[in-house]
Amino acid sequence: MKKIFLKDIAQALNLSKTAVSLVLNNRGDENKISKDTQKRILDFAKKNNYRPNQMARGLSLGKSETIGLIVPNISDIFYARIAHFIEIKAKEFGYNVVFSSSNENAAIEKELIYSMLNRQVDGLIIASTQKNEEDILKLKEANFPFVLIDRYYPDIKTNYVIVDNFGGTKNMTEHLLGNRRRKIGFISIKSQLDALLQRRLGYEQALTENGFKVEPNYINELDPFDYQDEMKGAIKDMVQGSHKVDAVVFTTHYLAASGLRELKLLGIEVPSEVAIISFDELGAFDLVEPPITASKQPVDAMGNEAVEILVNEIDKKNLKIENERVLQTKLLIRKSCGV
Amino acid sequence: MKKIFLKDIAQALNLSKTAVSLVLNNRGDENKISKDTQKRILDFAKKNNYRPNQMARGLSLGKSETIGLIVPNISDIFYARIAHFIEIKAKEFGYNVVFSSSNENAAIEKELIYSMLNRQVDGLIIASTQKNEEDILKLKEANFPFVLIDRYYPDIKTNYVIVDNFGGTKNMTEHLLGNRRRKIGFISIKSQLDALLQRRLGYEQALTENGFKVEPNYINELDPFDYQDEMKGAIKDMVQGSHKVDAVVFTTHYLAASGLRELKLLGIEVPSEVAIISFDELGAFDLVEPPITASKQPVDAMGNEAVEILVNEIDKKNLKIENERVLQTKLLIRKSCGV
DNA sequence: TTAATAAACTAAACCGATTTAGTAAATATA
DNA sequence: TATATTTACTAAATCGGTTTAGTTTATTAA
Repeated sequence: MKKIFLKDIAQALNLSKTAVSLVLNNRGDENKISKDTQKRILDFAKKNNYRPNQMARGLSLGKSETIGLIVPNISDIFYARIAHFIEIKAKEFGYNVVFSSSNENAAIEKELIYSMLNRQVDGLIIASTQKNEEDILKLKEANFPFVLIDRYYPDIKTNYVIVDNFGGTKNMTEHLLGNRRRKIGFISIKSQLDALLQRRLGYEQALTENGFKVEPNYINELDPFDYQDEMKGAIKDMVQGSHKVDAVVFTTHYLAASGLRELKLLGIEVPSEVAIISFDELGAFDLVEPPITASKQPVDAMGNEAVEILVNEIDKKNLKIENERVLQTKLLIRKSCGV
Repeated sequence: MKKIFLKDIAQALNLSKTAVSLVLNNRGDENKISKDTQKRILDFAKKNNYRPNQMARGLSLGKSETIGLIVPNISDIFYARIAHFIEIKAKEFGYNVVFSSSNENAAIEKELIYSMLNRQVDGLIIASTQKNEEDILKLKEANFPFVLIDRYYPDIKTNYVIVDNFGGTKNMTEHLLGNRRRKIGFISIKSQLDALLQRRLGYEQALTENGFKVEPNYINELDPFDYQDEMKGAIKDMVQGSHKVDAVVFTTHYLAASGLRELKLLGIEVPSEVAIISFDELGAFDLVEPPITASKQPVDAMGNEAVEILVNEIDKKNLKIENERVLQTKLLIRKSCGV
């Protein structure tokens, strides 16, 4: 079975490429191709398993029916799950997905954006490093359809789907306060990400709103590429040092996992000695000992809504309605904060 | 900054598209374009941020510098991690990656294969449903470059990178035997996947080789889409029922997680009442209580080697050397099998 | 001095689709 | 009966690159 082209169909049926193309694109009726001819074309195409060359089609149409997805790291279960939902939703609308990881590197992200544009993706979904204002602005100015997810640029008006980082962390902190914890530590990642800033602000707001002081010694922001090593010191210092916190808020799932690992190594009991709580969760947080209370992010909704907004944008590039969605996290109460 | 095309460069510099194209593809020297002209072209292209339309390029060249990746489910951390390593390695060779999930459905897999071919991917990496012999054979007959990962077709000679499922599980079972477990259960997924068959055979071989009988009642294969529900009965039956196994081999990470969840619900102590061991592991298996002993798959090597084989295949379609790699798993001994 | 060769290019075809601007024949209208 | 309209198509341009087969001018060899 050899590959068959539009031209082959046209020749075999003694028709023009035009007629064949129109019919195969479901535009036979509006172009007055007779029912009989339409049937002949459709039958022949099906029998010979015709499939258009998408490169040729894309070149001609200036579109590719492909969505580009840029995430920091596809092997992070959080982004992998988002990718999954994006893929499903995209398929519903007839789009394929090309993905790439930026590794939190702005230069790579820049490169990926342009590489994807060259590949004629019809739109982009970006979980940005948030160090790339320049190119995001260019996309916006060029009126190119895109949606930011997970991270957004507070100073640029764009489509985005993020979660309520502030509210989620405030909620988590209040949960700890409600469980009579009074010296609450905060372990995060050193970063300019607004998401992480908001998580800190949420933590601080919960404290002050409830009449407690924010104690800078209770806050520790670790190096994003060296957090595993730094965690040991952070935990020791906070829990065993002079501070003696009785709870720790972790701002990501991998920090919580890493933190718990250290706590176990040091033989510190959770939650009796110290309670822990995590923003976002891994698949097995319910199996861990103790099961970790976590604020779960709605990855399904994030993926779905991002695609919906994007496809909408692609379809009617004229109507510029910025869609700014802030989704709520959900606190899953388990045992790591006491009963 | 408006988009600039090859034609624009040619016109601006009073040259032909040919000259510009050759120079930009690093073939100026071999085509005797003067150094001076080359410099002018390169400078102009850089200054104006020229980037070729990959659709046009792909159409012309018949290739896309893109690798297609088909996995059962990108949100499974196992495949997500493989995808990550594939992406990195592919980039090293200048390839992008398009991925899609088949959801273990042969019809979807078929559709994805052809959809990717239409998009002119230069090669495919497939973690197949293994229910699609027909299309894999067609790819092979068409001499199209592809590599199977994780799952392969025992009856078709192809490139593949898989792990030693038999040996890995045999090893796991022997570990349990070494820890004085004598009634070893086996919980797997009902499936035609050779990988799962091999895991069962490895388990059985370990038993018989060591003088124990294979007890069919100790083996339970659950429905792949309903394993969570069925797990409850399986565990109850095996551990609390008349069989009273003292250990369970789980053939996937999600089965192990699910099984442990049930054990905890039933208040069954691990490893004192029953030991558990898992083929493949989740990120947090070391944090779970008890930490789960698991046979770790070399996802990095699997991704890397798949890309290397594939790129090699793409580069010299003539030399047909089938690469059949069987990688070894590594047993990470933790506490779920006793000390 | 002239033919052969090399250097430095270019025109036009091509990849495989879509689309614009027609056309010939059949039918309807005046 | 002559003109207008409709039906059912088609030829050729186009998308933006790559590539084949030359061409012109300068240089070298005989």
